[in-house]
Amino acid sequence: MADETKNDGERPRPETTEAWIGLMRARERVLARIEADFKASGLPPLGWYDVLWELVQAEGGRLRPFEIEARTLLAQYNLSRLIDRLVKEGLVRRETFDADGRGQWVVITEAGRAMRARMWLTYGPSIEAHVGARLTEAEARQLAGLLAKLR
Amino acid sequence: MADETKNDGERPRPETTEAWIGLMRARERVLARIEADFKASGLPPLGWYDVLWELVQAEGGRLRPFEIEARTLLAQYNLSRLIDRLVKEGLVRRETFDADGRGQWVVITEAGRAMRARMWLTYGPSIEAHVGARLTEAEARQLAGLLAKLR
DNA sequence: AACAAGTAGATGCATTTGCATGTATGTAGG
DNA sequence: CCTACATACATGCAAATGCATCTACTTGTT
Repeated sequence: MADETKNDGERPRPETTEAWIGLMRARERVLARIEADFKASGLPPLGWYDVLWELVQAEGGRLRPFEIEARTLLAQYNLSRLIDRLVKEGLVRRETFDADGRGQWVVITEAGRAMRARMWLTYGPSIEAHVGARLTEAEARQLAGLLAKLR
Repeated sequence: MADETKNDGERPRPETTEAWIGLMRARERVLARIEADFKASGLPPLGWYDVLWELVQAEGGRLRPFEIEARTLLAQYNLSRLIDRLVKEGLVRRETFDADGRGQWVVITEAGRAMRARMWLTYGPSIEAHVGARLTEAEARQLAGLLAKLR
């Protein structure tokens, strides 16, 4: 059943444009605030969190780079070098992946787990302060639902 | 009157976190698609559009850098160099601002106006395709409204 | 086996960003 | 007027990003 209020045409409707602009601006603003909190706490870049988190979630605390890539939407070449930085900081280590000579494991270290936990101490409250405090529970749920449609 | 469903506490509620993650991911995905369209059309970076648009909107087709900064959320040093690039491409020009020796005008050129229009030919349909087509009119309006709360 | 094509990941190079700081001008207080 | 501080914008340098390409390994075909 076609939804008559959708639009497959070429020119965007005003609501659509506003939603898009709003999306860009909102993420920009909130991100700036969260990053400010991170810097104030002397933490590494926010982007590190996502990788560490995916690794913590993963069974055995390890993932293949291409799996991290899919989960985080990072570009392959960016991830490759981000892993370099994480390795240099001792937060993850690379291990050989025997079943495929092209592959490797990225394994989170204890220091990595500790760092993720430490980052969450800032990140969590920051999310709450800059997002949660501005939305009711229902609104947050609704927002998440609408955003999910854009993937 | 306090809204009991809001949360000033430290730990983010799950809905809040989902909304934030969703915000990051959605903008990432949609942006990637739009930028792909831009590249396919041989257009300059998307970020240029915002500056050109603000200038078109502005009276006399000109603004002070700090005004552009406020409207676009660009960092001062980034804007300074973005203007350099636009000047080099002949899309804007700098003019002296007599009332304040520290200031300057950034004026859009005819080529700049033409480029903005040309970019919109891709940008508009791209927004519609990647945002509009996924939301009903009511949803888009709702989304815009919720995002507005995050500023 | 031999080879074409695909996939995982790394890397050289140019561009862009972030950060700190610099320069010039303006403004307010004594 | 002089000094102190604020504002507007630029810039040197290091780090991150995008892009194209490279290497190494794997898989499917003949």
